[in-house]
Amino acid sequence: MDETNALIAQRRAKLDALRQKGIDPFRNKFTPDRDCGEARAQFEAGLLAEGAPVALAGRITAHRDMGKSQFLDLKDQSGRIQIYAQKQTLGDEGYEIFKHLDLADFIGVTGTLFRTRSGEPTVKVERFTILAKALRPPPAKWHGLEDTEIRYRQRYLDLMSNDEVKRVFLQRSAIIKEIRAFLDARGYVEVETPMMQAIPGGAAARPFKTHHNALGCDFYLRIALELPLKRLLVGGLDKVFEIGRNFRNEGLSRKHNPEFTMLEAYQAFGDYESMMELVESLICHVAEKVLGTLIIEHKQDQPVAAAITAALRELDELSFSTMGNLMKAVGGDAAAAFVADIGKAREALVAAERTLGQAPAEEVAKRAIEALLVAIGAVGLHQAAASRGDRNLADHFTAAAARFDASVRALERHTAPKVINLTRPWRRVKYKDLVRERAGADWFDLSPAERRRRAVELGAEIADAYEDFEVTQAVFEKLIEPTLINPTFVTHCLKELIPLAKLSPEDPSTVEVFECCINGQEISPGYTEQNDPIEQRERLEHQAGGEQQKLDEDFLVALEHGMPPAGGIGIGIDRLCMMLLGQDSIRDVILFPQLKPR
RNA sequence: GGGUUGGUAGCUCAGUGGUAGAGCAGCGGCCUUUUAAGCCGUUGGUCGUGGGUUCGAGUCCCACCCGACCCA
Repeated sequence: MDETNALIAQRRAKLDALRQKGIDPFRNKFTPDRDCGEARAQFEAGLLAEGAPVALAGRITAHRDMGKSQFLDLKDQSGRIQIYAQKQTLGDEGYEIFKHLDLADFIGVTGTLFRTRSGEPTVKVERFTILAKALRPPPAKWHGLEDTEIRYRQRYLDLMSNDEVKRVFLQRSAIIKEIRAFLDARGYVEVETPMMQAIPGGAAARPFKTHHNALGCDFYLRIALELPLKRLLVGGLDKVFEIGRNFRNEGLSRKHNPEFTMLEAYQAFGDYESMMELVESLICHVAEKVLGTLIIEHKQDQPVAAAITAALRELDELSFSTMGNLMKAVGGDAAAAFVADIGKAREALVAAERTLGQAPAEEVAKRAIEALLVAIGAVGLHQAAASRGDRNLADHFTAAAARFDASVRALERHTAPKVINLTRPWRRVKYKDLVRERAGADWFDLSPAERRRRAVELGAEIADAYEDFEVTQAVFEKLIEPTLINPTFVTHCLKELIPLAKLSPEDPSTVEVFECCINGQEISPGYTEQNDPIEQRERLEHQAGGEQQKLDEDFLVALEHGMPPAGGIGIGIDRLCMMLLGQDSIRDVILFPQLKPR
C-alpha cells in the first residue's frame, strides 16, 4: 500500500494530463451492447458478420504496441476480446491518448468486427472512452498472482488475474442457486432467522459475543440455525430452509473458517430416511446442473508438490548435517557412499517433481516414494556402522528415517487418482457396523479400558478425560471418516453425540441420524428430530453440563406446544463447494476468508 | 498452542558475510494484422519490523509482525 511508488506516481501524472485535456477519466456511464466474450462467440458462430458494429466495455489486460497501430486485450466477466486501434482512424491526438492508456484501465469502445491474419476475432476501434483509470498497476500478466496473503487479503486482485479462481467463485454461486431451485421445486420455504441470539444453541461450539447498547444486553452470534427453524415447524411451516452464516469462535484451519455457510432444512412428517433421500437428490441435482457430471476428479498436484518439497528439504538437511560426523565415524569412503546414495535419491525426487503437470500427480507420487525408499535404505545401511562411532549421529539417523517415513506416508495418500463418484444409490452403513469393520468385530464387546487400549494401538489419540463414547468417536473421526471419499451415509450414531435426535427403537443406545461423509469430510448431518419436550429437556440438560451452557427455555416451551415429527438436515456449503470444485482449502471457496488484521 | 516453512522491485523469483540481480510490468525510441509480439535503450529497492554480532549483514544470532503447510 505504498503511496510513494513510482508506478503509482506515473499513473497519477497521466490522470492529471487527461484532466488537463478536459477528459474525465472516471465516467458515470457507458452502455455496451454486449459482453466481450459474447461478441467473440457470436462472431465465431457467424451470428455477427465481418464489419458488424459493436460497443464493448472492459478492462485492458494486455497490449501489443506496433507503432502506428496497436492491439489490446479487453476483458470483462464474460471473457476477453482483442481490439485494434490505428493512428489513421483515431487521429493524431486521439491515438496519442490511446497509446498512453495503462494496463488495468477500463475503457469503452465502438467499432467493427474483423478477423486478423492469424484468425483472431478483433474489434477495429473507431471511438473509445476512458471509463475508469487504474491508479495502481495490476499483478503479473501471465504468472497470475501467487502470493497467498495478497490473494486472500485483496481478493479482487486474485479474481482479476487468476481466471481459475474466478471460475471457482462463479461456480459456488451457481451451486447455491441450484440448491435454492431444488428446494423450491420440492415446496420448501426459504426463511431468515436471527443471527444475534440471547442464547446460542443447536450445536456445541464456542460463540462470539457482542453487546446491544440500546437494549443493554449481550448477544451471541448464532452457531447453528436449528432452534429457530424448529420453532417454525411448531408454527406450522412444514417445509422450511435457511442458507446462512454461522459463527464459531474456534480455530482456523484448512477446513474451518470462523464464519461459514450452512444450509439447514426441516420437513414435517419426514424422518432421517426421507432426509437421506433429500440429501442424495439435492447433491446429485447440483452436481449435474453445475458440473454436468456425477464423477468428480480432484487434482492432486499441489499436495504432491508440497510433499516432495518437504522431502527434498529433509534429504538436504540430512546430508549437510551428518557429513562431517559421518566421516569421523565410518571413514571417508563409507561416508562418500552414503552421500552418493542420498544424492541419487535426491536426483530421482527432483526428476519426479519436474514431471508434475505433465504426468498424473499419482504417478509422480509413486516415483517420489521410490526415491525416498532409496534414501531410507541408505540410512538403514549406514546407521548401524555410524552408531558405533557416534551416539548423536545414530539418533540423528533414527530421526531422519522417521521423517522420511512420514514423507512416504504423506505421498501414499496421493498414489491413487482421487475420484469421487456421486452415482446413486449412496452407501448406507450403521455407525457401529462401520466401526466394527475398521476397528474389530468385537469392538463393542470390549471393556471400556480395552477399547481405549485398542484405539491407541490403531493410532487414534485418546485424551485421558475422554468418556467411552468419545474413544469410539475419536476412532471414527481419525481413522474412518478420512477414508470415506465416495458418499456414505453413516447412520445410527451413538446417542451421546447428538442430543437433538430421536432414539432408534431397534437400538436405543443409538439415535435415528446420519452423517453423510464425502471427500473424507462430514458434509451433511440429518436426524429424525426430537419432538418430545420432556425427553429433549433431559438430553439438553445432560449435554449442557450444568452451569456452563444455558438452556433455551423458549425453545422447550415451543416443543411443549407440539412439534410435528420431522426430519432435518444441515449441509456445510463451504465443504460441499470444496468437494464439488476440487479445492483443498476452505479459504479457496470463501471470497474473503478470515485473516488476522495487518 | 506446537513443528516445518516463507516474507528481496508493481508481479514472479534468483541471490550461502564483501558494490542488491533477472524476466515481465513501467518509461523513451523503432515498427500499421500482433497475441507470453519483436528489437534498442532505461528507471525502479526501508531486502517484513526492531535489536544484536561483525571492519562489513538480504545472508549469522535474538525478539516481534504477517502468511502457508502439518499436528493439537
